[in-house]
Formats: sequence, structure tokens, C-alpha cells
Amino acid sequence: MANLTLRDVARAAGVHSGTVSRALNPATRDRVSPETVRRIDKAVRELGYTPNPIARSLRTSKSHTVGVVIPDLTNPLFPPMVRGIESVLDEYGYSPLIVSTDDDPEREATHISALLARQVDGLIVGTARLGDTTFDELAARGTRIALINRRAADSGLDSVTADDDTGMSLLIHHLATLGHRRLLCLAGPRNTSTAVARLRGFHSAVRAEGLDDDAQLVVECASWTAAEGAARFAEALDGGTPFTAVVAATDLVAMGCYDVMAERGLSCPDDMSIAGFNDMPFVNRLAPPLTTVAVPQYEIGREGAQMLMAALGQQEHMPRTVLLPVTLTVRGSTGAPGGHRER
Amino acid sequence: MANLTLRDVARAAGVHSGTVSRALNPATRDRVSPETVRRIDKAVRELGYTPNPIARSLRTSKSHTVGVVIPDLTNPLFPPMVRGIESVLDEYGYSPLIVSTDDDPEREATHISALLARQVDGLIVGTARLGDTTFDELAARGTRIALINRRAADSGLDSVTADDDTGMSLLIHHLATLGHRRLLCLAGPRNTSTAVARLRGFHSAVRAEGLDDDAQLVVECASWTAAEGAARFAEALDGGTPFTAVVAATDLVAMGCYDVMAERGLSCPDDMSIAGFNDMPFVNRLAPPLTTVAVPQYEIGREGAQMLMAALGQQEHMPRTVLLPVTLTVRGSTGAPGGHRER
DNA sequence: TTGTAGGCGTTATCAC
DNA sequence: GTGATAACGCCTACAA
Repeated sequence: MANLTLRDVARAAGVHSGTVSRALNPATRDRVSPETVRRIDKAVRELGYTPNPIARSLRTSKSHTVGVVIPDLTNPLFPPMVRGIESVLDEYGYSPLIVSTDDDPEREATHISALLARQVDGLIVGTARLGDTTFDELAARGTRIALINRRAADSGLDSVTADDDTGMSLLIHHLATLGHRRLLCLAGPRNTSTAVARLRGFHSAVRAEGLDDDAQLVVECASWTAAEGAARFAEALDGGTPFTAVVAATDLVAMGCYDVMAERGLSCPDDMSIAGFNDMPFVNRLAPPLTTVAVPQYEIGREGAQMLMAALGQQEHMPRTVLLPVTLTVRGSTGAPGGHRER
Repeated sequence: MANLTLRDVARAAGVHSGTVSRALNPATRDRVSPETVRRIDKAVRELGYTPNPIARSLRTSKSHTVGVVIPDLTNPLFPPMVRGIESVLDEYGYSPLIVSTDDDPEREATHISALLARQVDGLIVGTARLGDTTFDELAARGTRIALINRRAADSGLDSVTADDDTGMSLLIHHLATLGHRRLLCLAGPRNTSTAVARLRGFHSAVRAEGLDDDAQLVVECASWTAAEGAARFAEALDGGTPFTAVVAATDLVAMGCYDVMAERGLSCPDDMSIAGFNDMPFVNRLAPPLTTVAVPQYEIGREGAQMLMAALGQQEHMPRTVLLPVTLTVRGSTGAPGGHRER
């Protein structure tokens, strides 16, 4: 049942294979007589024929395959995005080829070459770095690309990200309302649009709320990891500059702060409020549950995939920059400064 | 630079395209003179030629692609397995096509048809159900299959799972040592090998440790979810049969128990010890950190992929059943029964 | 409306 | 050791 070809169907239906091809292709189906279509459909069903997509790809030079480039599948932030991507690709008859780069430019380059060699029709990229022109160059050479989660500075690429700016103001406003005046910002790596946008949002919100705007209160993390968050947070605690709350660039970074708090016997939020960003799965189960900005991960994936599908259809294409709305999710990790509970 | 073919290289090197093909294929490389090989390699490099895998696939009818069928990518148990799979497929020049079935047989069937239509060379399956002959039938028709995470009863399929039996005895022994005599077992769906193995392990360990072997103390969960775990655990609490510890089939099920404890103002482990299974990422960060049996998720993926790669090489193939070792990870969720701390 | 035939880029089987 | 040639299964002008 596996190796049937158009010719087998043609023979069974008493027509030529070219006719079968036309009858099976929705675009050309109406160019063949209804009667013949019926006979062909019947033969297809009886034989259990399925077209060979590889032969089709060779002929049409479209693989119906897209590369999905993310930092790390084991980071809980990404599986929801991937499932979002999968859900729209399914609708279009495309399949994702997923690679994890571990945010290593070399791994990324290797994987992208491999994807291109496999003739993917486009790329959905979650690893863009500012100042890196890799994807612009690929796009210039005709590769269709949609950026998700991160953008690349004023490159003419389709992108969909969360509205980090708004998220930050919501969060800072929440902390200001609780009475915090000095917030430590653990920013992400400055070569990512996400980190830059969140940092900019932090600054403008701090000013808007009239909080202390102290350069000492902003620290850059070299990576989006708990370990890095822990290291930078510990340094800040030891540094002497006072603060009563931490705004972490990412939930993972916030988790690093939790670790340091535990090590030092400090209690959150009584001794220190901690907030994250993304609302990654399971952060509602941390102790305490993490206050964070919820980013629509699944929708980011869907929207990115949709953009790419749209771009594949068109010849020339006006790039779009989509910002998806976020919501503040207040949980137990933020409270009034110095707000020790009765014991 | 993209659409170069063998003929372009051949022209540049002054040979025939057939010769280039031979020179580029490691298996036939020695059938062409070293001097010619050099010229061809040079041309390849200068032109930046990459072979078209689609044309190759059409000719050889091997896609160098494998389908990876898992229940749900957003379940943190699976990304490590997928990365394990990816790591060995990489070595062999294969790419994974990943699908999530949500443990829905219909979705599974659809996805598998799609994968086969895409001409995958084999399947790595993490969704096998006992009594389901889908995969045996596929295997009988020549599809190469490796089962991971779950097996299918005495089907002659390659499989790699954790040593659930040993894991259970370690865990039960730990609880017995703490002084527990009545353990609630929240078993998984009985149509999965994993649930059956863990349940069998539970029974034999309970007997071996001389604990109470009460049929009331075993409850089946219909799915591997926190919600299901919560529902069954709540029922058991209300049921009147006493127990001092819970052995959950899975960390996710254990998390459901945490939820019920919190709702009812009960404290773990003081009022009730809770243990999970798998050591999923992040369960060390729950409150309290979860005692569980650590399953080598990454290695399961690697081993499964390795098996499949081996099977693809051979004509007839002796199926293997691999059991990977597990370790007990004791954390804060288990303690002596009724062991309230001083306040 | 349907048949014919050429070719997508490779590999493999022949000869030479 | 190398060249010529025929598929692999499909699509698509072009003819009829």
C-alpha cells in the first residue's frame, strides 16, 4: 500500500497519470471532467494512494517544511510557542523542523545551514540578536523569515513579540503602589531586543512613577538563566546599594533570586519582593508563587507562523511588527516593603 | 549560491556529473582517482555547492527524517527526551519531525499518517498504549519503530523505558524507613506500560516491606495530569481509609495533591508525605521540594534514537528492551508520619 | 477535456 | 576510473 504512484491510479482509473495529477490538485481539479474526477477519486480510495511529497517537492521546489529556531526546548517558555506554531502549520499542511541553539551563535549557524540544506520554505526564529545581520542577509537572499519573541533592530523582518514596555509599566506601577521606591532591575543580555525593550520600559516607568532612578540599580545578566540571576542578585545584595524589590528580566532569572534568598535565610516577599517576566508554566507553583507579567506564548507562536505562511504566498511583502498584549499577574512574591507578617 | 547542481560542479571540475556524485559519496569516493577527487572538492568549495536532499531522497527513497510522537511537548518531561533524540539524530544526519498527540488516539492516528506520508524513515514513539496494536501493525508493514517512555505488551518492538520497578522499591523503602505503613498509590492509566510497571512495583515493594496491602489504597488516575491527581487524592482523603503518604504515578499527579493540600490547609510533609515519579524539571522548586524517582529523561531519548538508527541499518533485526537505571531523590515532601515540627 | 513528454537533482547500472 | 543513461514520482507546458 505504500509505494503506489500516480501511474497506478491512472491505470486503475483508465486515464493518464497527468490527468490524475490534475484531478488530485485542488487548483486544477476543475480542468478535468466531473465523471473522470469521480473515477479517479474512487481509484485513489480503493488503492489507498497517497502522493509522494518528496517527488512533489523536487518538482515544485517547495518542501512544505519550515525551520523553527529556538534557544532551548527545555526552557518552559518555548514549548507553548512551538505548539502555537505547530497548530497553524498544521492548517497549512506544513511541518516544523525544530532546532535548539542554546543561544550559541555557532550552533545556530550550523543548524540554520542544515535547515536550509533541507530546503525549508522559511524560518521561524526565536534567537535573533541585535547587531547580528545573519537573518537580514538570509532574507536579502530570499529566505522567508519571521522573528518571534525577539526582534532584530530595524531590520525589515516580520516579527511578533510581547508588549514588553506596557508589561513593565504595569509591573512597576504595582510595585510603586505597594510602596516600593528602590527597585533592582536584573536586565537581560543587551544584545537582545527583549532585554532592551524591558529595560527601556523599566526606566520610563520608574521615572513616570517618580521612583528612585539610580544607575546602581540596573544590572545586566549575561544570560537568561537562574544561575546568572542568582549571581547578579547576590552581588547586588552585597553591594550596599539598598533596594526593596527586584524586577527580573525573566522568570528564570527571578528563580535565581529565590535561590539566593533561600541560601541567606531571607523571606520573600517580607524581606524582598521579587517579580519575573513571561509567566512561564509552573511559576505559579513556586514558593511563593511568582508575580510576573504574562506573555501570550502560544499566541506568539501562532502569530509568527501565520506571518510566515502569509509571506510564503506573496512575492513582495511588507514586513509587519506585531506587539501582543500582556497582563500583570500578581501573586505572592510581591508585597509591601518591610512588610513582615505577624508571627 | 542556492540552486547549484551536480552538473554545475561537474562543469567546473571538467568531469561528468556522475563522477561528482561518486566523489561526494563517502561510500564510493575511493572508486574515483585522488586527483579527480581533489578537483571536485575544490569546485564544490569554490561554488559553495550543497547537495539537494530532496532529489537524493527521491532517488534513494530514504528521507533521513524520523517522526517523534509524544503526548505533549508542554509537559516538561518530554523536552529533555526530545533533546536527547535530537542529539543522536544530529550525529547521523537525521532530523526529527515532532508531533504532540495530547494522548488522543485520533490525533495520534492523523499525525502518524502525516508522518508516514512525509516518508519518515522511522518513528520514535512515546505514546504507546497497552492493547493497542497500531504500532505492531505498522512494524509488520515495515515501518521501523522505537518505543520510548512506554512499552507495548510483548510486541516485538524496540523499547527503552526507566526501571520503574526498582524505582518503586527504592521509594517505598524510603517511606517505610520513615515509618509509614499505609501508602496511597495514585496509579496512572492502566492502559500504559508505565502505569502498570509502577503499580506492580508498588505492590511488590509494599509486600516486601511488610506494609499494609489494602486494595482501598490503590486508585487509578484516568490521565497523567495535576487535575486528575487532585480529584483522586481529594476523594481518597474523603473516603475515610487512612493513609499517611501518597505515592503518585507521576510528578504532575503529585502536584495535584499539593493543590489539594493547600486548599485544605494541610501541610506537607507534616500532615502527609507526598512522593512523585520522574523528577521532572523544576519539581525541586516546588514547596516543599518534591521527593521523587529520577528518570534519565535525556538518556531515554538518546537510547531510543540510537536503537532506531541501529534498526535502520539492518535488514532483520532482533528487538531489544532496554531498562535505564533510576535513582531515588529525597527532598522535602516526605518525612516521618505525623511528624509536626515544633512551632 | 485529456494525452504526451520533459525535467526537477540524484544515484546506480551499464559500458568503455 | 569515468562517461553516458535511465530511473525515482510528480507537475505542467504543449499538443491533440
